[in-house]
Amino acid sequence: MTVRVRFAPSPTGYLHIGSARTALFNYLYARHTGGKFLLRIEDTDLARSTEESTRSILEGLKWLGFAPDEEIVFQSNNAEKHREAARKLLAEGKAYRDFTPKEQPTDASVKDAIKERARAQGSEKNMRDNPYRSLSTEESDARAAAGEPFAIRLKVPDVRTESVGDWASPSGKTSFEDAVYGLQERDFSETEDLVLLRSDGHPLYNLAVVCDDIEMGITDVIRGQDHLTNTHKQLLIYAALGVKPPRFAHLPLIMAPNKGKLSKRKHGEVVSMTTYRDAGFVAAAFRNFLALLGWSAGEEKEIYSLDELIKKFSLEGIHRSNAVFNFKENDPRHWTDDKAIWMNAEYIRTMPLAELLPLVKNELKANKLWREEYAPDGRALMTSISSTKAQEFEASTEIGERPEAIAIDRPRHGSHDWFVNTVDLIRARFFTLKDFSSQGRAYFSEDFDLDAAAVAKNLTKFPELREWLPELAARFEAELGELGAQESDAGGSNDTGLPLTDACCSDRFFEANIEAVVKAFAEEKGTKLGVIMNGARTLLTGVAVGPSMLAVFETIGLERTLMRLRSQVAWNG
RNA sequence: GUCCGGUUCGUCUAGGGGUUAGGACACCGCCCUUUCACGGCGGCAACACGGGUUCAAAUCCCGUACCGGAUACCA
Repeated sequence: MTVRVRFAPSPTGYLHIGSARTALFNYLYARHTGGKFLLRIEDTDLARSTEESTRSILEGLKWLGFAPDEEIVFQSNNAEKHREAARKLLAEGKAYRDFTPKEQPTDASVKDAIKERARAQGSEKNMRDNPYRSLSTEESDARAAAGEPFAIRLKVPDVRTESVGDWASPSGKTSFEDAVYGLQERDFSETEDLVLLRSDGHPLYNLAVVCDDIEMGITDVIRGQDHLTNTHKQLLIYAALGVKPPRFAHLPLIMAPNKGKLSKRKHGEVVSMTTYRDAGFVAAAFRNFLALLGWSAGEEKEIYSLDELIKKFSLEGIHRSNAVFNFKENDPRHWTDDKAIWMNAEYIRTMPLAELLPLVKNELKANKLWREEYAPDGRALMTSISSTKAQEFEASTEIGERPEAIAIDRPRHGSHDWFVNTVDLIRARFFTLKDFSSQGRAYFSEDFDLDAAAVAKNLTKFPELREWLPELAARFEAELGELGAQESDAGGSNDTGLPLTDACCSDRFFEANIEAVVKAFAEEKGTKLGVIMNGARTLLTGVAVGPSMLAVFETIGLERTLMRLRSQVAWNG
């Protein structure tokens, strides 16, 4: 039988990290087994469900890349079927009408109130002491006909006083083999006569879930461990309905750093999936992180592509103990789990450029930094001049051996190739996609801020730079400016075989030449190279960190380098 | 209270009778370097506790503690 699993969130908030992982595990299991991954929105609680929330959940799932294989099921659409099922059980004597007036909800936290009451009742509580349980069919019918409101409860067998119904196990307990937690057993006496239908006619969770899972042909239910006791109740409903239950796999929970509950209310944004999307996380990275929270392939490996996850995923690899989602509120450096941040950085600096580029494009677009010239222009979104080649060039040509001022073909500033090279250059120190528009802003715009700390550390500390840097600009202009442009002899191709549409500018403003000029300049001024380099870095990029300055000069380009070196803004603040 | 789970470095985890208890993140140090949050090398750091079983227990059994979940006419 083909596996059919479902992710069934209730739309009472955004998609949070625990649900996201449940969705992931369902998705992986479906793909691993060649089955179907379905989505059902459990919106039977009309008071709490919102459309906004449904939208948010769908958005989160979309971001993570979990598209359902069949149409989305909205549980509320099936209410009539649920009612029918309840009526059927009532007619068969497997359920009964409970005319007890509905309790008014307490003001205090519902959860606490329930806990309190449960504690007060202790172990004395008899789950079968409902007076309406044994009401005669005639009287029950009569009262109902008279318009008296009632809830419908499942008649869980009382093994002490009655023979077990034909729908329930004669052993006096419900039991199932959980794929994660092993054999689970529970005495009937521990399970109350649960309400199937509210007195206002609304079907309740356990009934709705069972009916829908049956209708959707669900073979494996993979859900949070907080449903463990629900499973026993649902088993009873399956039995009453005469349907063979699916297999179950319960997942350990994801806890807050204090090992307490990770709640939307207390922890807010940090548990919301859209937060990560908006914070510049790569979906693949976050998926990878999530997969390792409570699951392991049993090997010393951290980075898994989606295909690898699908291949290696198994329910046996899921843990029984809860995992802590580790983050420090009030610490911007550790605002979310360190490993998630690291994983994201790892993806950003190692993923194929072809996959990263569209993400960077979106980020730049969102910040009005994108220019159409960066687009691939009909060519594959690949580097025609890769950074690797640039490195090879660097490595193979000792500085001393190079001609005084050689010229090489480089992508024209602002072109697609330039964009690719630039992204590849700056991604090494980035953690999120946001960094491309914040720290990396100066590569894409003239309108960028100078980081105050960087200015203090690299500029104001050396007042001479106020004169020197414009002077360096003049030097660049004189030695690497005009001359090269005339020597251009851009050929028809480079050695990737692709037409050299962009790499036309063989001016001489590139690393080896720049280095010679800057070194000579520093020597002449009798200062350390670093003083010049870091001053220039701050003026050129606005920040104190980044790639090799030689590469930065070249990437920023001669024109903008001159402009920025001559800028006095840093000194006027 | 009752029922059900769980417990290996700070965190995610590997290991499930014999291991110097492994990896990753974080943290710290050193190196590289024109800066650095890149990279390289190294360090710190764990089997909850008590009993048993066994030649041998982190690993199996029992108990205790602690943590979590459930206990609703919520999902």
